[in-house]
Amino acid sequence: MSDYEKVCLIRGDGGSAIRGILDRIGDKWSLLVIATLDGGRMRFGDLKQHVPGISQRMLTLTLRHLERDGLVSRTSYPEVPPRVEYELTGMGRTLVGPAVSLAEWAIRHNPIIDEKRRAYDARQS
Amino acid sequence: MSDYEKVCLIRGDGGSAIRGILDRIGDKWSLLVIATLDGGRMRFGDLKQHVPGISQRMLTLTLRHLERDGLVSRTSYPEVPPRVEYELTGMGRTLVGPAVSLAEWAIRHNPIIDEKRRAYDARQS
DNA sequence: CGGTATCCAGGTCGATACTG
DNA sequence: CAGTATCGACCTGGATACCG
Repeated sequence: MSDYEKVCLIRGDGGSAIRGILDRIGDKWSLLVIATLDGGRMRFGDLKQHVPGISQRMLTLTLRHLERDGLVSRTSYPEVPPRVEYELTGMGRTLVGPAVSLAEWAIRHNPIIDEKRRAYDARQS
Repeated sequence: MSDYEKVCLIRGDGGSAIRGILDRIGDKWSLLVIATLDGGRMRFGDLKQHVPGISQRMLTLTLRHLERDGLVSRTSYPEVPPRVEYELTGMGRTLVGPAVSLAEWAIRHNPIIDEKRRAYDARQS
C-alpha cells in the first residue's frame, strides 16, 4: 500500500473513517475497559476494581456503548444477588492489536514528547 | 510479546499510557491534520482547504498542540503577505503507521458495527 | 494571509443519592 | 451486586469579529 493510499485511509471522506473509530474508542475509558477485558470474562465489580479511577456511572455507560457496537457481550444471571459478566466479542478482540500498536508508539515516544513540550513551554514564557 | 504484556502496555500505570496518546491525538482534528500533512509540507491556508470542515480557530489550536509535542514543525517567512508552512517532523511521521492500522481496523469493521448498532437499538425500542 | 479574542451551546464526566 | 437518576463543573469546539 502506498503512502498516499494510507493517508486516504485515515482521511477517508472528510475524515469520517478515523472519526468513526475515535468516537467509538477515543473517549476516556473505552480502550482501558477493552484492554482489561482482554484478560478474560469479568464481572462488573471486578472490572470496576481493575480499571482504577472509573466511576460506576462511567463504567456502566462505557460498557453499554461497547455492547451496542458489538465489541463486548453482556451476560446476566438471574440470581440474588445479581451477577453480570462481560467479555470481549471476537470483533472486540481484533481491536486489541491495533490499539496495542498505538500504545507502543505512545510508550516509546512519551519521554521525547514530554521533553519537547517542556522546551516549547520554556520558549513561550 | 505475550497477550498479558500487551494488555499491560495499554493499561500502563492506571492507564496513563493510552491516556497520554489519546489526549494528544484523540481529539477531533489532530489525526486528520497529521494525515493531511503526511502528504508533505503545506501552508496554513492549504491545510484549511484540505481538512474539510475545520474552523480557523481549531486548525490553529491543533497545529499549536502538535507543534508543542514535536509532531509538527512550523516555519514562518517574514514576507507580506505572511506565509507559514507546516510539516511533520520525523517523530510525527512515525505516528502515521500505527494510526493507519487503527484506521484500517475502523474501515474493515465499520459495516459490522453499524449493523450491530442498529440491531441493538431495535431491541431497545 | 494567518492568525487572536470573545462568547456561548453542547457534551462529557464525576459525585452523590437511590433502587430491584 | 449492579445498576439508574439527577445535578453541576468543566471542557471542547463552533461562530463571529477583529488585527498585524
